[in-house]
Amino acid sequence: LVNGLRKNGRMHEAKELFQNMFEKGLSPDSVIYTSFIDGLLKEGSMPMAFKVGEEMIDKGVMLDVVTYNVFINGLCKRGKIHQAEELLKEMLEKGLAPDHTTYNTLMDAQCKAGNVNEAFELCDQMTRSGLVPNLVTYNTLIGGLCESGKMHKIGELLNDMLKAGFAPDSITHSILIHGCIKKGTAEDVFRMHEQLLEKGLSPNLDTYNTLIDAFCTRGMTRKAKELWDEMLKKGLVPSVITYNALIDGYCKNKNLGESFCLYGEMIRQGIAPNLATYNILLGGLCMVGLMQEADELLNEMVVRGLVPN
RNA sequence: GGCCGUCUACCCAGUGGC
Repeated sequence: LVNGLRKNGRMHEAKELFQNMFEKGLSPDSVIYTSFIDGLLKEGSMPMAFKVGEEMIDKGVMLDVVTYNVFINGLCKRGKIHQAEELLKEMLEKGLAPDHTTYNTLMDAQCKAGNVNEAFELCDQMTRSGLVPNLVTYNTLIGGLCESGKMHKIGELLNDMLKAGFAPDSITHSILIHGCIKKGTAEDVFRMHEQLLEKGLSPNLDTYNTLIDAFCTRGMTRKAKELWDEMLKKGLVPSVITYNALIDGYCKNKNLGESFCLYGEMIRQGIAPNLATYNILLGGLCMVGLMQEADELLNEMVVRGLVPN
């Protein structure tokens, strides 16, 4: 329950439930503590998270690898890589073995900080400790190479990945397609897509969403529409994300007719428009000065139970 | 022997920097 609440943005209720446990004479175990601490860190309450961590120690509840991983991730996400590394040291000194998540988290932080080489160094360290890179490791490093503009090194890493028995998944695909959109042409995007298919990627809803969005972002709605037709032919069912991506493409091209046509269709198909859908459509209407219509749409979203942000 | 908590990308907008 605590985990379910905090994962759905109801941290406040999670806190109450967590407190209630004590009143009922129950002591949270390390799983509940860890989930709660993760929630605190993700809402930015770092001092509180550390206080709860100390409470765990006081009550004699074991801090395990996952607890450490949660703290390391919380620190990394706020740019405190150094402190995170201190925790890794602490784990090693305590004889608590770091796992894939520990290393992957630190690698990701180094990548995001622009230190891909440090990330690869950590990968070596992990391997020396007996942990072979997993799919998340490869995806993280691939993302690091993309962000630092080292696209030329990706082929080799993909091959290593294959040799290790991992086919690219839809996350690998998303990372690489986004890497291509930044500098590459539409051809590059397709070539990358083909390359991944050759390496064992199975096309699914997510890969279509990524591609459709990639082309829509570039205003290439005709190509995007071809992909849409292709996915339907394969029996895949478009999601809110598919609709939003295409609606956005048409809006950016000032083709509001097509946008609203899709909006109507998604509703008929039983796909509920979300906040993003309305932000896209409102932006489209405002861009061409249709303020009256924008106002009506704003009412419509409220009627549908959505809160404008 | 098993289960619950942690890591990688992603649809609109929003903040900051250049």
